Amino acid sequence: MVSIKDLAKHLDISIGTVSRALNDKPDVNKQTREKVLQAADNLGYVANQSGRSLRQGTTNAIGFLIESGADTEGNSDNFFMGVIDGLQSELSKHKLDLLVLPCSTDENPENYVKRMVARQLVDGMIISATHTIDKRIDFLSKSKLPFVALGQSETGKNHPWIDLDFEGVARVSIDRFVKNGHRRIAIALSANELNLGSIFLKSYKDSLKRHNIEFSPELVLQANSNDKGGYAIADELLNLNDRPTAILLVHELMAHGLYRRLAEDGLVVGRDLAVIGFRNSAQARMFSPSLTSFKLSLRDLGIALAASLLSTMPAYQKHYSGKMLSQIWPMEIVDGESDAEKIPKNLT
Amino acid sequence: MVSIKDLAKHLDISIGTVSRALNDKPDVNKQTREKVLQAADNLGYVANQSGRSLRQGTTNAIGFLIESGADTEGNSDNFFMGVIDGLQSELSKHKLDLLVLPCSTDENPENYVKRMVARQLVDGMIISATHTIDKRIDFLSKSKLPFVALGQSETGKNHPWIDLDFEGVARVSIDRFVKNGHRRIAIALSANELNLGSIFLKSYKDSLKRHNIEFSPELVLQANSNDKGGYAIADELLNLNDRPTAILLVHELMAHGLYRRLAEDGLVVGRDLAVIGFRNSAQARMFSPSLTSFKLSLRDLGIALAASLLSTMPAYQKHYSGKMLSQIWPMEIVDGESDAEKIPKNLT
DNA sequence: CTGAAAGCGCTTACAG
DNA sequence: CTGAAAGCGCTTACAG
Repeated sequence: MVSIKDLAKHLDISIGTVSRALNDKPDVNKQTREKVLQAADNLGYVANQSGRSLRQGTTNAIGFLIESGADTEGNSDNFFMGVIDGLQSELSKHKLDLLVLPCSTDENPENYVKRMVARQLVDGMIISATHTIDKRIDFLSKSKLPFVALGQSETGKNHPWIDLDFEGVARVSIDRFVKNGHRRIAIALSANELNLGSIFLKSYKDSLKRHNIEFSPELVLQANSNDKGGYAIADELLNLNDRPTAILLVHELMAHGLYRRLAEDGLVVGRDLAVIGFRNSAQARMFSPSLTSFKLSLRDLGIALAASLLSTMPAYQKHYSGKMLSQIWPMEIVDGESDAEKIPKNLT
Repeated sequence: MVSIKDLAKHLDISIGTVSRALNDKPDVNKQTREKVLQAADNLGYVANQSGRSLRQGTTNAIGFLIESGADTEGNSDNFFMGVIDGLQSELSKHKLDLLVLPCSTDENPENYVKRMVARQLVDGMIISATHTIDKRIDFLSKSKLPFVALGQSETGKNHPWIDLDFEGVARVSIDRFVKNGHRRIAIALSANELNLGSIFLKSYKDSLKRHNIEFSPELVLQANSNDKGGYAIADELLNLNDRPTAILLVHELMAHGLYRRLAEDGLVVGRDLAVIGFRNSAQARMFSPSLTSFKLSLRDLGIALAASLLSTMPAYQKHYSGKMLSQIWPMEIVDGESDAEKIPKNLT
């Protein structure tokens, strides 16, 4: 690996001049700069990041913290690829690289964040899967490392965040159900402590109240955000004495198990039970009858996250207005057949 | 951020001793070590990675190169989460962190690799999505950075790699089709230069020959590995004069569009056209009629990739036999309904 | 416009 | 068992 010393020796100038030429500093002779750039290219020189980081205290990299692990398979993962694409497109404008940091399910997320911060391999972080009480946020706030959260949290309200519009999705869905004649509406939540669950539930309750529908705790079902969870939920739902005629899912993948369980009893989604899923993901688009759900641009979301983060970092904030630090990300309903019929037959 | 200097000053000993204590070096007084560990914990000290890297020439991190971008959404992405989980579980045994390095679709993959290598932020790399001719492999071989490829390539045969058993999948599928009475069998390939395509096609051809079936170029269909691609392929297939009765897909997501296009003509998968997909992914499991496909443990694949990489790295190879540098990863067929009927009706 | 030098935070021979 | 010092590869005031 060729170092700045090698390059300087090869050109017979000092490493200081080489460095200045390479980093576009003023006060470098044009011809000298040309020669340096040329030689760097020839010898394949690229500055060692460790040396640079140590000196500057900056890494030119941004970390994106995600949760990996078996649970996630087929779940939130394809969500991230789109977001990553958007993040990169914004970060690359500033020559920042994106490092995706997967926190294994074996590891405590707070410890993982601590380790990643201590390693000092990124200048800023994007965290995801925020919990209602999220120790990572406390830690990051204390550590002074710039960060933005994908997802809201009750913890530390002074940081930038962007969250999908769970409130709006629940509101629009319930309104739609009610408009189609439903009065007994269930909600399926994730069996975890992610903050989005409480927002979703609150909006559900508020919407019911608006329509003068009494809230029934038995209509709040909880399971994993996947096929199995959906199956379990359908099972539970079918065993209720007074069955709901509609259900709102916090995650579209639940629809799979739900469709399947209903089919086992010869029940048809849309006719016998109205269903609205969450995100109109690639997988959601595969359902038949098609699932009513909500779409968003993952790429734009990634761009917004990057912009939000950069606008808090002194070195970059000049490029950003800094006005939109936190925001609710809108989602647009996509009509499907899963809640098509206005007055569904009762489940029999 | 507390440095080793701070810690040493706080304990009133030299930084050398602190470093030795922290790094489990011999010849440190037991009590001294205790005190250092205690103080490090109290002050939240973790060694700065840049300082350590600069001195040691090692980063204690492994990079996993994947391709991000819009194309990938809902495609190969959920494949990676499982692999990442396995990688981490093996790497964490050696206190190595995993950095996922997403190469944006905007960027030339070779340039990206060069940049990541030059940055010197990882001690080894896992690359994926290998092309038949893959310049990244040449570059990595030259750069002396240890790496392992997920996928075979014609380029540089002396590196370790692990590849899914595309050959076996195609062979088993064709044998199965033939056993069920099919003679006119199509194959759907990806419209890219990934090496897996040529392996898949070769195995398809070889299998046909084994059964004395003549190869028809018109039965080799190409499209993107997604819903749309599958739709296009079905469309093309329906327009053939002498339609095939069976089709083998290189990617299971193609099945979605294929199912959809067939349904438009009132045709039923399994009855009117036998279909075998590729991986029995979470998404593949959602098809109805269920898709015959092949399963594998992504986690175990990740573990094997990590082991393969580490066994080439001097610092870690003592833990590995080094016998299984390269391997074909077996996949097991999962019976579905998509190729159930022995003699399908002809497409009408 | 350029060079010499300091110093970022570590680890590791080398003395003692 | 411990300390003092060198040096990894950079960038950046400071002189000239």
